Amino acid sequence: MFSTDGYDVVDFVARYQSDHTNDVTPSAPERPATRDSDYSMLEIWMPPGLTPLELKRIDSIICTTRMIKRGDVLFRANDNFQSLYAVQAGSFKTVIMHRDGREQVTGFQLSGDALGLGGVCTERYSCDAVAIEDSSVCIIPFHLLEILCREVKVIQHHVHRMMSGEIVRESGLLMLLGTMSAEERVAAFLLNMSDRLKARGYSSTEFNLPMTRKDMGSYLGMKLETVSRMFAKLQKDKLVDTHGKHIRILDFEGLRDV
Amino acid sequence: MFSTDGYDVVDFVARYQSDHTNDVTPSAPERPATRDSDYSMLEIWMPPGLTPLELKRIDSIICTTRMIKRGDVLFRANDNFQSLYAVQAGSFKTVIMHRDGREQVTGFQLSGDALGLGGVCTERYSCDAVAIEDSSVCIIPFHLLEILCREVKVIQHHVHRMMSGEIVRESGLLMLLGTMSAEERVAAFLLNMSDRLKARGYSSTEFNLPMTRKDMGSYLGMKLETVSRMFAKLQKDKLVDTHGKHIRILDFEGLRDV
DNA sequence: CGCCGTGTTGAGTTGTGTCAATAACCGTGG
DNA sequence: CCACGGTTATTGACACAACTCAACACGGCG
Repeated sequence: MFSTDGYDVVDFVARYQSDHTNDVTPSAPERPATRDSDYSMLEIWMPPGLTPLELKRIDSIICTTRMIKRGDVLFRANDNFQSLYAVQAGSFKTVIMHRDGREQVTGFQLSGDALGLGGVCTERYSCDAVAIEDSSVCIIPFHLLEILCREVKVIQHHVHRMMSGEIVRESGLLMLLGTMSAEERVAAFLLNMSDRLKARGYSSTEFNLPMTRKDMGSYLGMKLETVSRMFAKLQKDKLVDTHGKHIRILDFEGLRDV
Repeated sequence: MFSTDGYDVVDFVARYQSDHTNDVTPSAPERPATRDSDYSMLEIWMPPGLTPLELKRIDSIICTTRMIKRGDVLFRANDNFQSLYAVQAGSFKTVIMHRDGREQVTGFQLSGDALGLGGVCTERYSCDAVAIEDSSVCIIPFHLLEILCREVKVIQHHVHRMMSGEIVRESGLLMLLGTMSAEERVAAFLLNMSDRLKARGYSSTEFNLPMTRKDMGSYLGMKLETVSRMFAKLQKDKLVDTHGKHIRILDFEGLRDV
């Protein structure tokens, strides 16, 4: 449970890149700064095996890239929903706020992950999306994506799988919050981050977490002091080695069995 | 937070029934037993304002109705995903199980709610769906629904909103599990059930909960004894009146402010 | 009627929160 | 480059909400 990355868009990147490396070479060396037409984002967002024509269609709706500095907000809960976003570089957290001010982090999005899926339902974003490091996203106007989905079956199915994947990811989190101890949650979180970073080409054993203890705590349903204590405990048990945000996993099996 | 019913399909029922009462009278009095062609399920599942032709198209893919007895399983996690289900009558719980046997109830589905959305992502259902009373569902083969979505824009958008609504519903639950006390959770749960039952034409102040204390506890991330104690507390504070599964809400404002 | 699943209540335990002091880290500007 | 201030992280002592275990009560059904 919770080890899932939902429907992992990045699987597609890897498969796409190995299968089609030379299909998608840029057609021209110079392009406008806000417009990256070398299909780099398509590889992240779209399924493999698309025809060049389909690729061009998709490319035509991904209009702009946007840079977001650490701490800045991409969208806020209740903002008018127009577009989905795909993280190009950096990372985000999504946060929902209760009327009394309590906050819950509902996810951390790394490169290739989608942002804004909750906005489709009411035409308003359902959470805040905040960059936790300097980041860039590409913007996918949703009404254009819907048109495309009616025309290209594989894209339609891809979008359905992304939304479904988000549902599955969240139910894994429900299990985590509903049934697991603080130590188990932190262990599961580290394994999950390890998997996701590995899928993005980083080391699965040694990495830097982009978020603070407070954000981790909010995500995992505990106070930041408890997160800190659990890291200390895992370290004492020789399962991980931590120095602030830097993590080294020493014993995957041990972590799974916590 | 959590007061949401996600993207409430039932809103459509109400609007549809008031706006189109006479548009959808059955064309023939006699029909096969497993096949309910009087469009009753369409009213639950589909948006209003469809043309008669569109209605007929949808009707043609909703092939069968299935009865499920209390305690019986509609589908299990990891079963092959073929179809979505819409609850026609009765109610269900969805449950995910950790490898060590711990269970988490991730939702309760009442009439009009969808089941199986998490299965799209991996082609396998992501949870068990268990009837908590004698129930019936109608079966929507997903590949046919996808075809229809490519042809009929409003249906496509409706499906997108349902999936997005499920994402939003779950993030509300994350907030509940991550930040709220046992008493707050139970109060929020009662208000949520009240809203949903009201939308289905029942009293919002007095109703029967179909699930056990154990299931409520699992859903709310606490033990059944704690649920029971919280009911006792809310009763002592004159916010509700409970006798087992029968609930009477005495003070909505008070419950919201818990 | 008696049984079994379900719900309630009590007493004692414990995991996590709270509050607080200190340490490490990071970005900024001198 | 280092000094500085603010943010972030660690650690300790204590409190309390929720859990555990256990006894008992209720209620629907055979």
